[in-house]
Amino acid sequence: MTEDTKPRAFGFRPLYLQVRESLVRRLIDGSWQPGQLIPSEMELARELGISQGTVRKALDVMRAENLLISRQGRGTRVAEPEESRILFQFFHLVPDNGERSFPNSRVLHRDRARASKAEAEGLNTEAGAEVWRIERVRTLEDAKPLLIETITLPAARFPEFEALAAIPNNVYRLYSQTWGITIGGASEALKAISASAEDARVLGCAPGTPLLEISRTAFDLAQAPVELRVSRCLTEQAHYRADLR
Amino acid sequence: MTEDTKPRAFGFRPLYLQVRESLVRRLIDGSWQPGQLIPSEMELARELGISQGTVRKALDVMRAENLLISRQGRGTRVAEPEESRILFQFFHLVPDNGERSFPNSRVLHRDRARASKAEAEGLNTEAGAEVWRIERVRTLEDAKPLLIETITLPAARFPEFEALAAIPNNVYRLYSQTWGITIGGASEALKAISASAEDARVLGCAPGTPLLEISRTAFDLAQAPVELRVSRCLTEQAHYRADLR
DNA sequence: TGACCTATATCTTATATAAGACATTAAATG
DNA sequence: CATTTAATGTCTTATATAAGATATAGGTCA
Repeated sequence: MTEDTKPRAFGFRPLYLQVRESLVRRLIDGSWQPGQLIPSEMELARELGISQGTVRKALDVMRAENLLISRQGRGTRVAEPEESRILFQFFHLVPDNGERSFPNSRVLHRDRARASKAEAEGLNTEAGAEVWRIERVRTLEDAKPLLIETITLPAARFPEFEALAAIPNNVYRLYSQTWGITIGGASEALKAISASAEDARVLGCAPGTPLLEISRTAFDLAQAPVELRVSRCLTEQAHYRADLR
Repeated sequence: MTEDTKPRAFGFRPLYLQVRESLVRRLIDGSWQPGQLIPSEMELARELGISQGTVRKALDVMRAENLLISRQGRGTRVAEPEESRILFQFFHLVPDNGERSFPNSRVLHRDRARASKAEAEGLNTEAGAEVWRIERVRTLEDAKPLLIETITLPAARFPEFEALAAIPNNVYRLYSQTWGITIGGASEALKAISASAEDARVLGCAPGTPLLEISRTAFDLAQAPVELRVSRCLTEQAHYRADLR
């Protein structure tokens, strides 16, 4: 047996991880759309020329990454940026007493501008690149303002952004439906700061009130930064919840 | 075929999760100690009367939970509360520029007291139960104070605590080695507050400086609360890092 | 002889494939 | 509309191979 039947090269990763990568590409290039039912494990196995068990292992990883959702007897489908899941995954502010609920939003500004140095660095673009900036106030159930946040988007990746009539509450679903951009993860940096005069006016608190500043960089499925977001939050009746396991 | 050969009762969970639970119990009751090499997958499969693949699936889950560590050819051992892992898992404050490093500690007080109402609630004990309170200051590489924190422990679970000569930097390893208590997870609530006069004195900042307050409840492997910890952190040169995937 | 090296055997986990059992859904049937 | 049946998917078991880690036997050389 002189020939290599198995593709066992040198530093290669296991087959199931290669399969995962190949399947993630289908999500990135949009050939598999959110909500869509993907082929059964047997079909994928036949198509890729591997066993069903290996396909399963790749799907297991993708399920753990919240990219797929399987239900027994029903099939496996591409995860959608669904309200409650997004809420659970990305919105970590919860009222001190009571359940987590859906925040509402009111847009204050929407401007086209040139990226600051920090923004360009965070978005991995050139300094001075065009960006959109959205500033909005968010509230929980009660109408009392909870936070004020600034979202920065690279204009290059969001063409015809100006045509939007309104900016919905759940922008990640908007990114997905309008531009085919799926947010796959994010990195947040939290600091305590003092409310500026402007913050205080919008949030209805005293200037100098301690605020929780959340600086988020959100990434697409290819791990490229897509959105910057700085939120300044009142934490007198709410807190940022992190579970460490 | 009228008899049920398989134990397939009604709302039962999959076999591999039952196996996981049974193995976690060995960690809880101490029959498997941290650092110890556990039986091979084949041995466990024989002992439990199931296949090696199912044992593997249970171990997969436990590895993902940071309870076990496997290395090919070497075996599987119970995870130890090792410095860098604890740091990565539980200590989320990192310098704004630079690598995460090991914080140092200086103990200010160590007192026996009676639990406040909030403490009793958080620790799931009766109000007025005996607790230990440790207050300490932590610094990063530079000697500049980073945070001041208060740790509250239920005296009932930490007998002869008073005999301790010193309190080490890594208390979770202390809990494990001295009382056999393994911290398996924690829940943190973050708020922005103002530095009190006392905080300011210890941290070397102005009174009223915004601080990041981290209120942590740490749980043992049986999901019972074991430790309360409130940290008040300067975030001028550091931030709390959270990665959402 | 004693120290050291090396090839080999053996144990363990990691990866891959295959097949039967069980669960759920949806279509077909009366 | 209720029941049955078929299709699809997941769960569990079984088996085989690959590769890392370690112990051991045997040989070489100072």
